Amino acid sequence: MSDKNCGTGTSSGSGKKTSQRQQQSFQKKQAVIVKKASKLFIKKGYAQTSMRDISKATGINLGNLYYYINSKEEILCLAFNTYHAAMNEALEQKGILDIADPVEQLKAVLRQALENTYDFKDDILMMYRETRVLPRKIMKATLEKEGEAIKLFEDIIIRGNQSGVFRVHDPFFAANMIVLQLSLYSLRRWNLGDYTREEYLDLAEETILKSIIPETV
Amino acid sequence: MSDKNCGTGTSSGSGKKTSQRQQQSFQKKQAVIVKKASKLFIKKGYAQTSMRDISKATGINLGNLYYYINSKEEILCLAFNTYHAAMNEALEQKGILDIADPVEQLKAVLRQALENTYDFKDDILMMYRETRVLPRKIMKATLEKEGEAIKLFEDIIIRGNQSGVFRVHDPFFAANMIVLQLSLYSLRRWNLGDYTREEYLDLAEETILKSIIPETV
DNA sequence: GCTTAATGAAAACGAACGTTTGTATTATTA
DNA sequence: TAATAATACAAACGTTCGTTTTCATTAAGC
Repeated sequence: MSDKNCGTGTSSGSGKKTSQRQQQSFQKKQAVIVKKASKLFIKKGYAQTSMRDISKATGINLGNLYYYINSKEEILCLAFNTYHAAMNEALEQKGILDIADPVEQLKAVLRQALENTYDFKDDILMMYRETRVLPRKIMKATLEKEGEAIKLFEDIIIRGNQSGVFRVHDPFFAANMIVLQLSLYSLRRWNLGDYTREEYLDLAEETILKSIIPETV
Repeated sequence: MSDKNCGTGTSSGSGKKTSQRQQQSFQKKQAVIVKKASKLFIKKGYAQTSMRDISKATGINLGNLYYYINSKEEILCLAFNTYHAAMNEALEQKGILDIADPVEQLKAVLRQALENTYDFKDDILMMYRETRVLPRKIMKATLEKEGEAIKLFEDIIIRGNQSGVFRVHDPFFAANMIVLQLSLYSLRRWNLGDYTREEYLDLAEETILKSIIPETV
């Protein structure tokens, strides 16, 4: 399941006779590898992180690493799935996608997105930096996921325009801008470190909302 | 001059006895190397671009490349100087830094910055991606240059606040947001390709201004 | 004409890389 | 307990990397 969008084939561990307990422990170990490797990718960059680094960080023997993953690239792919999965799950679970009123929905989506982008700041920065490394196919899939997030905002803005509460010239453009703005903390943490999480969330929410609903704030 | 902030020592070509013509041709060739290498860095990434690639692209023999530059890293450093230099030159030459009225100055700086970020979209994207590769010292210097751009906007907003024409809660935060927004086209070109240059510039200017001067637009 | 700079081609360097292999060890199952 | 599958490990593979070196040639400056 975890390599549905990654890698080229099944890893050695997903043979037929494996019990459920074994599969679980296999996936758990794979997740550990991805998590630890992600931290290294974030700190040093993908190209500057060697499989030997990952071996040391996980405590798993270099050769044995390849029992759990097919390639270094696959680790990056698996790492890329973390963020959007968490975001979509949060939106669904909280029923934010079903809010009818455009203003309320915009505020709810925005708040959730800001919280997620803040908490995944490192992963997002890594995604900005390392997208190019992904194989073409997976890169496209990743950009498409981002495109869905943009479309979500675009649709809300269009609905707000229709009901007369927004007056945004170009909803598509505005949506693109918002999704970029969501990455503020990822891309400017070196300059924004003095704000607390809550300070940042409030300020960002206010700033972004003001460009869509100027009169309300 | 060109390696004032890069590399560790003087290259072979900048010895004492070299004539002015020789120095000029030396620097010209160095600039060609940096330019061609930049294109490769943009297309394939720094780590994925080998010195042999650069040799092929420039037509300069691999060993001979090291006559003009000290290291691969130095090429990246020199490439990083392109953008901010162009921006500062434009601001000075057009006298934008001397505009007294905050609204007029904001508009002028914004327009100039938008034009520059559009024209240097590839270089900026590369900077986002490859900053980490730079040696610590030069990375700091680069972030400081970005910090100056932020401060420029911050000061304008503060002046606008004082004269009562803006009402921005946190000028520092707003300035950071603006400078991020300037990178929209660099970071979202894959989604914004359908806009012409002028369409993009107008839309971006309007969107950014609206968050600072909501009532005017 | 002598010296020095510039250009070119080729080979070599040691280091580091991702990945594979063969073999050992441990756990599970029948 | 014997057989089988899952996991672990060390060593090695072949390649590529940034960089240096060597040698030969042409152009320019005093």
